This record gives sequence, C-alpha cells and structure tokens, in this order.
Amino acid sequence: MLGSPDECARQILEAIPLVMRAIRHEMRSHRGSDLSVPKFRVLIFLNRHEGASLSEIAEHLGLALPSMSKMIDGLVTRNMVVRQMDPGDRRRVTLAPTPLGRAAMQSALEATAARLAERLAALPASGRCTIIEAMQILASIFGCGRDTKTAIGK
Amino acid sequence: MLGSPDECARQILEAIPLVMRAIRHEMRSHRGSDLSVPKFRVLIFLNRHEGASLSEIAEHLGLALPSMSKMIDGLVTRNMVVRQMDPGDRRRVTLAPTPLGRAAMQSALEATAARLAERLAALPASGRCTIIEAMQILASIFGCGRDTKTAIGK
DNA sequence: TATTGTTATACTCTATAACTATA
DNA sequence: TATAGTTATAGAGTATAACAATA
Repeated sequence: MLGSPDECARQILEAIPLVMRAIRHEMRSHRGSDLSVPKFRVLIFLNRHEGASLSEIAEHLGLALPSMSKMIDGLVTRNMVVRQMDPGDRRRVTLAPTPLGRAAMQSALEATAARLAERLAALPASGRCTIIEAMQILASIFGCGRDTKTAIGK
Repeated sequence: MLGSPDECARQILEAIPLVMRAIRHEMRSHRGSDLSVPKFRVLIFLNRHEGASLSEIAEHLGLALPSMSKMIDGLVTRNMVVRQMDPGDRRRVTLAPTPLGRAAMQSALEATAARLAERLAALPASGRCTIIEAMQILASIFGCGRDTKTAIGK
C-alpha cells in the first residue's frame, strides 16, 4: 500500500542513517571548530533561546538531564556556553552561548551546510522543497511531544 | 529564497539527528534482540555478503578496522556472527551471520519499523507521501550506491 | 617489506541511580 | 513533598598507536 505508515517507516530506516553518516563525516572533517553533532545542536538551540534552562534544552533535544548537564560541562569548559543561576528560582540554571560559542556554531553550520548544499544543488528545486517539507514534518513528530522516555519505560 | 540548497541543508541538519535518535531509542527498547544501529547494519551487510572480510565490512560501513573488530567481538559473543580463518590467506578473517544473527536482524527491522509506523500513523497520508518521496531523494544522493539502500528497504 | 587483524588506550555520548539544593 | 541539577557510575561506539601474524 503506497503511503502506508509501514512503507514510510521503512523508507525512513533506509535513508536516515545514510544522511546521518554524511553529516557526521562532514562535521568531523571540518577541523577548526570541532563540534560534535549534539553539541552543535545545543548551540543552535541556545542561539535562538538564550537563557533557556537545562531542562528545556534536554527536553528539546530528547536527552536525559544528566547527559545534558555533562554535555554543558564540556561546552562551558571550552568557553562556548555560560551557566548562570536564575535569581528568580535558584534551582534553575540559565544557559547562553558565548561569542566564541556563536562563532563556532556559525562556522560549523556554514561549513557543514555548504557541503550538504553542494550535493543538494544537483536536485531540481521541487525536490528540495519536498525535502524541506518532509524535514519539517519529521521534526514535528520526532522532536516535540517526547513520549520516548515513557515509551522506553524501563 | 525558499527551496534554496542552503535552506534545504539547514532543515536537514535540524531534523535528521532527531529522527536518528528516535530510531536508536526504538531499536534499544526492543528487548529480545537489542541491536544498535551499527550492529544492525553489519548484519544486513553480512546477510548479503556472507564470507566478507573484516576490512571489507569496515570499508563499506566507513569505520576504522579496530572499531569494526571490536564490534564483531560483540556480535560473536552474542552468537550472531561467526569468525573463521580464511584457509587461502591466513591473515584474513571471513565473517558470516548465524541463524540467530539473521533472525535478530529481521526482528529488529520489523519491530523498529512498527514503532516508527505507529508515530507516522498520526499524519495524513499526504504527509507520509511527502516523507517517502523525500527519503527516496535523500537515499539517491547520500547513498553512494552502498549497502543499506537495497538491504533495509526490502 | 606490506597487509590483515588485534590489543591497548582514550575520548565522546548516553543512560540510570543517588544525591544536593531550592521551592 | 516536589522540582532542577549535579555527581557517580556504567556501557556503547569510535579513533589512533603499537603490536603480531602471515604473505
């Protein structure tokens, strides 16, 4: 059945790992601002949501709190993020990118996007529009409404 | 400039890691044959290239030899792959999936696809068609004509 | 000497459990 | 008691360097 959820799932399993591998490869080969994909995504989020709390970032990226805390440690050590106590609720931590963090993100973003764009340029514009639309749909169902945690259960 | 290669690249960078994380989660939460994505890919490759050497697998999956060696250790320990000396060239190791390995691969494929399909069922059919179309385009430009393409999609 | 793998070592990413500090 | 984060610990995945065995 065309367009069935199962068919769609199989197509995703076929294609996504390939694209992910290409992304990691591009980012690793871009020496100069050696950001991992997850750190990169943290910086992107903080760039648009300055002052976000640890929980908010963890929620957005779908990571457990301790994992995120440790990742932030690494970014703070490298002077890419600043941690600050929220005066209104002293349990909360507010996070923001430093100028260095923003620069590293921009640099990684541009280098990686440029490499990907090179490949995408071979497509007709309609193909790229289809991809953009699909990415937005996927982000909406795999990014938000994280019931993954409860689904894992444990 | 909607639909530009650059815009498209940025959307990909935003969405693909989210989907990849969901795939990993679902594979791990499928207790019984909890295969990581890389191990899953090794089994898929061996399923179609029985008797391949370590170097050949490492080459196809884009991993360093020691990484692959260690990963094969894990699969051998779990009785999913057999290592054998090549009598013709005793430096070489030939690898093949066991029946258990093949079964685990099938099972992981089906379970993961089913979980993804559950989420995708919430979309309108038109959204799923858009995703399918996008996945096919992405596989064609990021696939390099390699293994996962035909293997996973079966 | 060149090739094929393995061992040793280290770092990143991620998770769960136990804890601290604040509300 | 409930919430926000951190520390402790563990395990997978990956890399490089050094090594062993075979050609």
